[in-house]
Amino acid sequence: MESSSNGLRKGTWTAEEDILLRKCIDKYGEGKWHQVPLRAGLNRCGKGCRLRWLNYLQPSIKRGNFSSDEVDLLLRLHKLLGNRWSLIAGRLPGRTANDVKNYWNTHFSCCKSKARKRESTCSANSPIQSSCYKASTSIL
DNA sequence: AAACACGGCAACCGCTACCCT
DNA sequence: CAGGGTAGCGGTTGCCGTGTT
Repeated sequence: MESSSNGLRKGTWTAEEDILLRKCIDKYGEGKWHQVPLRAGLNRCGKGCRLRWLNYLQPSIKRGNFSSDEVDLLLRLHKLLGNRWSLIAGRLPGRTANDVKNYWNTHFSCCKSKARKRESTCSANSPIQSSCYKASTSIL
């Protein structure tokens, strides 16, 4: 399948890889991520295994839409902590840093992440962006 | 019905901090 | 105390699904 120059797989994880990783974590526990690919028999780098576990496979992860309470908390924490996603995620049970970051980038940073691709859709001074920002701050 | 544009999510990359020798 | 290696974090990118024209 696809692989990088050093022979490690990249891209989307398969169900088989998920199973192997989950089994490995069950058996050995979290940590020693550089050893996980060897233990699990995965052709992935340790960083990738950690990311997959943290963002997707952890049993405590809550998936789906953010509740209004969670959004409210997210906004307050972001105001307080800035882009410290891991800290914010730590205060939101069941949410991961990547989750929180993606949600923020999608719903509150409006033009920032997509501007590179679709500059024509809105400018830096776009009223959409400012209204989003106002919305995100006014709730505080 | 097909093509195009946009939104959302999963994953990768590079940098920094921390720990061990 | 210094150096090397590993873990963790944040930013960015690419892909896929959905909506619109």
